[in-house]
Amino acid sequence: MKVKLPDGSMIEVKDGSTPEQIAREISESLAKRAIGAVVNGELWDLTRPIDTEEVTLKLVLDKDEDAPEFYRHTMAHIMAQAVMRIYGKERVKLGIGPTIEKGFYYDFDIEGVRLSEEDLEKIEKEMKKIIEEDLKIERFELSKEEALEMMKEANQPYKVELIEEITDEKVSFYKQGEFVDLCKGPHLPSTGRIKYFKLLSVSGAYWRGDENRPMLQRIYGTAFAKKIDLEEYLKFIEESKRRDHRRLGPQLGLFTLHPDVAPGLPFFHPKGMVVINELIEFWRGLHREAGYEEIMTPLIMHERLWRQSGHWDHFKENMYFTEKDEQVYAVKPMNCPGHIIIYKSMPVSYRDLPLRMCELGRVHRYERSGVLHGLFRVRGFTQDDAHIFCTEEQIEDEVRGVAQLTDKIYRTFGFKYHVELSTMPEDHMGSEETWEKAINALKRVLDSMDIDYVINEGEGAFYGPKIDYHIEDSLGRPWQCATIQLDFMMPERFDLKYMGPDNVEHRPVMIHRAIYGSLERFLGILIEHFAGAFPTWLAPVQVMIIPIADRHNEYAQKIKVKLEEANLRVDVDTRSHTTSYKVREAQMMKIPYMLILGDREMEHGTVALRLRSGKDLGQIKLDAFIENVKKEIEGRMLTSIFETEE
RNA sequence: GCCAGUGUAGCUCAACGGUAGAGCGGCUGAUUUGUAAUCAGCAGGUUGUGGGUUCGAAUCCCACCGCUGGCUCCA
Repeated sequence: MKVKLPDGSMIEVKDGSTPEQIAREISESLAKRAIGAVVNGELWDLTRPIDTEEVTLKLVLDKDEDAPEFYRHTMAHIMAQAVMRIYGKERVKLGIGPTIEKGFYYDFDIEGVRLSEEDLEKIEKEMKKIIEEDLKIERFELSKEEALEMMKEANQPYKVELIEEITDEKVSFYKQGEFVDLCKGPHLPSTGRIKYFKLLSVSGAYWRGDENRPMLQRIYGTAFAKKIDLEEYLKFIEESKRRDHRRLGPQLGLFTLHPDVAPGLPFFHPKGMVVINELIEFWRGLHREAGYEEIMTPLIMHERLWRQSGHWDHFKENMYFTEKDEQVYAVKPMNCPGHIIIYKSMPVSYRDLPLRMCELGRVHRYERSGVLHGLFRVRGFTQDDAHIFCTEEQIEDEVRGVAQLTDKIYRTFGFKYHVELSTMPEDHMGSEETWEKAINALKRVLDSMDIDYVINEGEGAFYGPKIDYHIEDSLGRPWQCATIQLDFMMPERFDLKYMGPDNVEHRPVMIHRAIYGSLERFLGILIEHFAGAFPTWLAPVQVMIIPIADRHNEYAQKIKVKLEEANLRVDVDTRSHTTSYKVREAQMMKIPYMLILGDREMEHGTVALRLRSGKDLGQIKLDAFIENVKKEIEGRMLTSIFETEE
């Protein structure tokens, strides 16, 4: 057989060779280092014979992109084997054990056993043993009937169910020592080829994600080829915990949660409101510039509006209701119907379009208690919502405008982002032609702006295609925030019209869009993104004045007044504590600037500047300080202006 | 909602069948301090709620409530 290698060269090997044998043809060391292969684009075990005449082959080494698929898959099997050894083959029924983005998991049904985190240690120990045993991993195939029989024999009902659903004639199995599992692979050649792993958590998970099926016990773990990568990942988990907004938020005096009186509804404290108001001010300025007009619509509106909008049929489960005068009112879960009411309350000419209405709309949606999570998943939140009513021809320009606005906003926070475009779903409204046109318009916008995007085929809303923005925070975690959705349905349902130049009524198109998404959630993301150390323009307290002794308090007050006149947010710490103590407190509150005032400063009429980073810049003139900080704030700079100066 | 874990002072945690404790924070006083914790004293709790077992329950059992992780990633 002929084998084409990644460098383009061809070699001839015996028919039915394995990747390992082929590798040996090239070099012995390569054969030793390889952990798997990609054969004609398919992940392939190192020891699995290739039965095609002509193949392209790429060997997979530790550091390759495809490597985790091999060693994490194997790790899942090692874990399953360990669990079976510990709890007994008869009691353990296996679910599935796939690899996931940063690791792997396996679902088990263990008769009479409830796993807890403490059991993980025990399982890890057994896994280490299995790795030491360096068991050979062998692949074999059975016919469906044979496979079914074997799994029935082994009393593995979940596997039986899986096999029944497989359409192929043959089913593959992997065997390592006494452990055999239905699996499509790929796997390492032996259990000794991967060492660095850690089991992370146990949790419940429904069989096949269906809440009507039995709940299995899932163990999550992770594995890496290199020790340092594992350590780094564990550090990442630690760092994520350290930045958790649910801890930082109350600590920094931003917000608190009170699930006993208002589950899923955060309380914002003065400092939190400062940040939110800065976000709003920034947002308002940009929207005014971009030709939006701000509106405000009621929080509760009559049932009949929601019936007309379709929410009654499609969203009722998530809505809150209230009744008075024998009339049912709904707390709004979305802002669009309110905006439509405003649109309909006036005659609209084509000259008025595009009409851009924005609202910081407070919406409420019932979420199941189990999914609530800090500020990320709440029951009441403020959307930076807007609806653009325009003609079909204007769609492209309007979407471009939103994309530019989004870019400007995300850039300010230092977020990288990627974009996804969702196209027509099976169940949709409107003609395919209209969809086609709309999707092409969206594509043209993204292309013209040089924005890369992935297409989610058939993932659009039933009323129109959409663009979703996923931002990436400082730890590389993705968050879906902005969304731009074209809507052909609502204008139809509400019979929206505008008068065209031809003196005939036409139907406008609606664009729903939000950029922060929700202010609450965005604040949560920012807290974690900055680890609570907001850039100065957002910082609740921008400057902390620290007089060294009581005799400096008066001078401190004078400085404070000057800073306030310059519109800075300032606090003075006049408590009877040591300077170190007060510095420490300011540091823990992540206040960008500390001005330390003692005899020397009073004498020279200066301030001693300490940065949040710990840098002590010594005495500087107050005016110079104010001027620079103001420049930093106006520019909404991400790092301190004093950090950049040498 | 479901599964598992968990709930002790404002916060972080100890006590694990025999009188509920520490550090931080708070308050009071002393100290007047030069860049991440000065010292002393005081206050603070129906151990999430309700029931049960027991001579005795924070501790064991049951129910409820809250919180945390997960319930999308398909052999």
